[in-house]
This record gives sequence, C-alpha cells and structure tokens, in this order.
Amino acid sequence: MVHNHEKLLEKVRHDLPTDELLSDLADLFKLFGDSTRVKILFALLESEMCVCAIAELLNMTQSAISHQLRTLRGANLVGNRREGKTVVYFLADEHVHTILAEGFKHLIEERNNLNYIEED
Amino acid sequence: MVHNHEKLLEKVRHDLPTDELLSDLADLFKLFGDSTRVKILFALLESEMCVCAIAELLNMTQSAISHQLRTLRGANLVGNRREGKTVVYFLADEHVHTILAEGFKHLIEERNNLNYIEED
DNA sequence: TTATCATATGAGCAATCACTCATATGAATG
DNA sequence: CATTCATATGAGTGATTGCTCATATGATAA
Repeated sequence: MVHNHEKLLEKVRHDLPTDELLSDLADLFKLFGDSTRVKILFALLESEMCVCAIAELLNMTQSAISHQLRTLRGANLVGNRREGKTVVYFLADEHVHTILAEGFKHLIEERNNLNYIEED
Repeated sequence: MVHNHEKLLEKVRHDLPTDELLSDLADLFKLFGDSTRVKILFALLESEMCVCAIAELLNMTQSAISHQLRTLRGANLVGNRREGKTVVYFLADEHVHTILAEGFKHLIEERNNLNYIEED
C-alpha cells in the first residue's frame, strides 16, 4: 500500500480538522442516524410534545421513547420541562432543522436522478 | 401512557413525512455517523485521492478503508475511477459539503455556548 | 507467462446499540 | 397518607457494524 503521496498528504493533513473535532462531528450525525430519533426530531419540529404523545405517534413503547429522548437531551438537541405529571419535550437547537433539511435535499435529488435515469 | 392528544397527533401525523422517507433519511445520516467515514469525506473534500493515500492519511489498514469506501459508494456519496493500478475516489455529491458544514456549525456554536457559560 | 502492486471482498469477532422488561421516581388526586 | 398517572432508568438481549485476517481480482511490468 505504498506509493508516493507525500506532497498531497502534506497539503490535506494541513487543512484537515483535528481528529477530536471529526469524531465529535461523527457522534453528532450518529444521533440523526436512527429512524426512531429522526422521527422524534421531525415530530418536535412540528410541535413540542409530551413523552406519551410521541410514543403514541410513533406507535412505540414509552420506555423506548424515553431512552431515546435521554440520548437526544444528552446532546442538547432537545430540552424538556415539567407540566404537572407530564414532561414536555421540545427542540433545543436551531440547527436540527437545517441539518435535517440538508439531508432531505440529498434524498429528494437522488430520487429525481433515479427517475431521470429510469425515464431514459 | 394514555392521556388525550388526538387533536395534536392528527395535525402532526398529517405533516410528518412517510416512515420510508424518514428511514432513508436516518440511513443517510448513519453514513456520516462514523468517524472513519467522516474523515474520508473530509479528506475527499480537499482532494480526490487513491485508496492507499487515504489509508496512509488516516493511519489505517487498506482493507478497512476499502470497506468504508464501498459503503460510501453504495450510497452514491463517492465515486471512483481506475488509473492504471490505482483507483481514485472522489466526492460524487454536492450535498456532502453542506451536510458536513451544517453539522460543523452546530458543534462550533455549542462550543461557543460552553465557553460563554464557563466565562460567567 | 509470471511476478508484483493496488485494491476488493468474504468470514469471523468484538464492541456498540436499540429495544424489552421490571422497577423506581415524582407529581397530582382522593 | 395511599393510589394513580406519567416518566425515567438499570439490566439484559438480539441485531448491527467496523475492524482484522486471509485471500481474490485486476492491471502493469519483466
């Protein structure tokens, strides 16, 4: 696996963010990389909701949702507040919307490309 | 886990994308959710590169890199072309840049917030 | 052809993770 | 107070996944 890249590698290494930053970035995207969490985030994009509403919406266990909300909260993507017996969750980060939107654009465009190919 | 959300759920359900689309979206972000793949994408953002150059850059096995490139190629995020004995990989999608950039913005802002709190 | 270099790939393994189940916590209500 | 409702959480499990190792493929050079 050795042929000469020194010049290229030197340049790329210089411009590359640190390992730590790139790992944090991967950890961030990992949160968006699960369909349950994506669904929760999309739901909260529409409206803040209590845990049991999300569970009912996604047709999943309260426990499962609660675990995922904990994960999302740990990354400061969602926040919550108590309202009597229920706990209301909401998006705590403006970037959630733009990140999801960018991913969405990619999907849509890819689908258009596929249609285009199929139509040929 | 049952108190009344019918009105809210009806509205949210109506605006929510299909399960299939949301799953595809999660699958897309899953690709960005691994530090090796993020590093590869960032590297290719700087310059197209052959497999062994990426392996050397990331200080990883040729096999490991090759496996990840296969994954990325399967999702049409990167493309490749043969040049004699080597195979050159490059970004095949303009959205890679914007998606990574949005994630980056989130991290930077979060770090600024932390600094702000620490400075109080 | 044979040898060599660059890459691809299949099997196997260890680590991660999303869920379930049982249970704990915490606030309202009687 | 005890009970009930909404949520949180710890342990355990099956499935996924990123890597290693060995080997296959594919192109060039001798």
